[in-house]
Amino acid sequence: MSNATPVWNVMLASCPSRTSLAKIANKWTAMIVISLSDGPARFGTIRQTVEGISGKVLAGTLRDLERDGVLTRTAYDEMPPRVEYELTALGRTLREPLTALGLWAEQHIEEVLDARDAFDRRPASV
Amino acid sequence: MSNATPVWNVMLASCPSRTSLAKIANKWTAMIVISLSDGPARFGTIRQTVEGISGKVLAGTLRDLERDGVLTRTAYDEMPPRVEYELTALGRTLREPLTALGLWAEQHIEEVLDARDAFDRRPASV
DNA sequence: CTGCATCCTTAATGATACTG
DNA sequence: CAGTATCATTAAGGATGCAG
Repeated sequence: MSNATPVWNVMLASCPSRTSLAKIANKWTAMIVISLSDGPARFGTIRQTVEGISGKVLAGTLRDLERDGVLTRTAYDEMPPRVEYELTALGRTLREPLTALGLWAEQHIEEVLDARDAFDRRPASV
Repeated sequence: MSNATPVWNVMLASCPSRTSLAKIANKWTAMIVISLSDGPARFGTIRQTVEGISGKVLAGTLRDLERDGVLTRTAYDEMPPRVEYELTALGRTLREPLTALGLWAEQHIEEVLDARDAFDRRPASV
């Protein structure tokens, strides 16, 4: 037969799964998914939670994630506008690994800072 | 006393843990850590495994990861040179979440492609 | 409030050449 | 082989203004 499942492999430069990995292995995506872990949230709320993200980047990232089926966008026809974002079933499968990365960064930052310090302190070449 | 543990929070723009998250939530870091999951590997081997990565980017990313204590670099004084990279205990704690991201990309790429297709197919605004 | 469009700045990546 | 240095290119990000 010729309808075998393609072998997706992120290590292959041209494999679509690599592009997909590039999108989820990203700081903004991680923080946005984490911020939606507790339930749906509005654009402005996410923007406040993910401190420092610009409106342009947030809008673009949310759009990409919506396009990839990671979250849904619900716009209510009100004035002023209200838009809510919510993780899909697919997006919820990203919570665990991405939350783990966020926790890793927080829980191991002191080790990292120490390692960085030791690295910068060592002689250039003896 | 004033030696309380600081409250690290990746959501804060100026928190060092955010910079740390930015480094690990990155496609190159993910692929490199995955490629080192089975044990130490040489520069050239990693470069072959992570197809498409340039020597410059690989060298730079490896250096950053070494500096942060995620992996060790061992240069053997031979000719031609031989250098081996290996995950540290700290780096091994990254295997699980980063491998999970790689697997997610491969296992859900069809769902993602379908979602993308549906998104692009929908009417612009009615 | 949301979010797109535009312009501008900076960071990331690529290609190539070269050295221990 | 494993880098580093340089140059050229591209992508990401930030600031602002405006529209629905």
